[in-house]
Amino acid sequence: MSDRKTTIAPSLNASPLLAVDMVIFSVIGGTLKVLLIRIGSGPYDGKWALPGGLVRMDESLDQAAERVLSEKAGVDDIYLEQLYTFGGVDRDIRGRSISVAYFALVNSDRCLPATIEYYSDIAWYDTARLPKTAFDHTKIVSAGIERLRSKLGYSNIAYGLLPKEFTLTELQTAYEIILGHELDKRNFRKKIQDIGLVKESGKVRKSGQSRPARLYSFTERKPRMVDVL
Amino acid sequence: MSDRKTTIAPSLNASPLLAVDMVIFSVIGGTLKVLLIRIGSGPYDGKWALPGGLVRMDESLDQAAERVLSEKAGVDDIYLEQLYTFGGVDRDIRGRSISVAYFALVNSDRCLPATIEYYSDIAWYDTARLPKTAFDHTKIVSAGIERLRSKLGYSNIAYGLLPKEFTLTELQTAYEIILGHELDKRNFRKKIQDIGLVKESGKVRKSGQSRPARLYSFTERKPRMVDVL
DNA sequence: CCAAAAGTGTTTCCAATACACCCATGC
DNA sequence: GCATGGGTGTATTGGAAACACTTTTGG
Repeated sequence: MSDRKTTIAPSLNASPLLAVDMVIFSVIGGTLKVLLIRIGSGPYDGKWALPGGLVRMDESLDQAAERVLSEKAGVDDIYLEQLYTFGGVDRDIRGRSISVAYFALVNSDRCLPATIEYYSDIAWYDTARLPKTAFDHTKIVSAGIERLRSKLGYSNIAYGLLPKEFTLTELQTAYEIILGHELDKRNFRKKIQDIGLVKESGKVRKSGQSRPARLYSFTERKPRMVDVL
Repeated sequence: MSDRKTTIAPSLNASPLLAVDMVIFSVIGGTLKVLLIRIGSGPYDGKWALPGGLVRMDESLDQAAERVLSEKAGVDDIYLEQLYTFGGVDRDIRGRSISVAYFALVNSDRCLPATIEYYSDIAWYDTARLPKTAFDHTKIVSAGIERLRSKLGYSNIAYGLLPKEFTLTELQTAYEIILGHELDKRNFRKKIQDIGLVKESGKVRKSGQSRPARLYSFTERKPRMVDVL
């Protein structure tokens, strides 16, 4: 979907166009952000949309998602999972199309500043203040937020949002921002450590005029089901 | 997918074929069963597959799912939700195709005996002993079972599997069959009633030489999130 | 009175919650 | 010595789990 250039010319035994759209989240500056691109032509000119693209005949859906992620957002090797498939008849006024939405998480570290500067029309938007989007992309983002919130509670996917090393306060803050409410510091740290989600790196980080914080890393950087909250 | 007759003739700006496939579950005779149809021609002749069909240009995915459910399985107005979209390159040797899998539940009551007799090549299969299936349908069924198991625990979708009125033992048995392990009778009944999942109908059912069982019905027959287990 | 399935309460235990103070550092 | 954020332990509570006997009916 989004800013593809292809025109739609249905053949006789027509099949809807098939696209992947990426909902890429990151926690930046104290809010949950999603990456949007501005469409540069056509009936949706000027509207914002999720990075997306048509699925090619020789690539799987997952491969298409990875390619689009790389081409449009400039990131590789990040957390990625299929979210939901949107197939309403009127979602694109240019013609029938289906969008397989994917859900991705990016480290607050490398939050693609390079890419952001290269395209003038790509930006991180606070999920609480989205601009007018093309298609049904606002709905897709909502589905992504819902998935993110619920998966935080029973999986270790938070590793996708944090850099290799981080403080427990940073981890807790990420949880709070996404869930939208505060958590008890002592209970949070106890639980996180009890279930072995993270391990100490041995290092510390000094930050201004306060006690240095211990740095941790995730014990496992592969998707895993765990009772976190 | 499955037994569609269409031949595949890719046009220039080709898009993969788009189908919906239905994973229809029912609890029958003490096991969890899934509805399969035998393919009658082509390279998959004789193999079993999920009921499915191509998505038309003028219907949404959900509408396509309902239509296929009605046409191929002869059921309407049953529990239905999107499951996952399968888009591997080699899933159909006849050509590129994408399948949006849907998940449906049928009352053990009206488990479509009419339909079953009309087509000689449609049957309920025990999910523990599936035949060789065409495409990646075995994988799709597995995804369905996983979804069913997890949703039983935090939603009221069990209403989709039971008739209007049922005994608590029947409800518990359905849970046990799907989960694959036994549950404690007292705890189960306590929980089910505490959370208000069911209400008494006032009637009882006599069954042989034992005490009659009270009949219950679901308080709500719409999908709802509840902590059941 | 026997067989067969329905129905019912209490105790135990663990995990979630609530809660307040000391620690290390920079200025 | 004070301001800043880091770090820790305990008591309470509520829900999950374990567990065995009585009731109603038909034959």
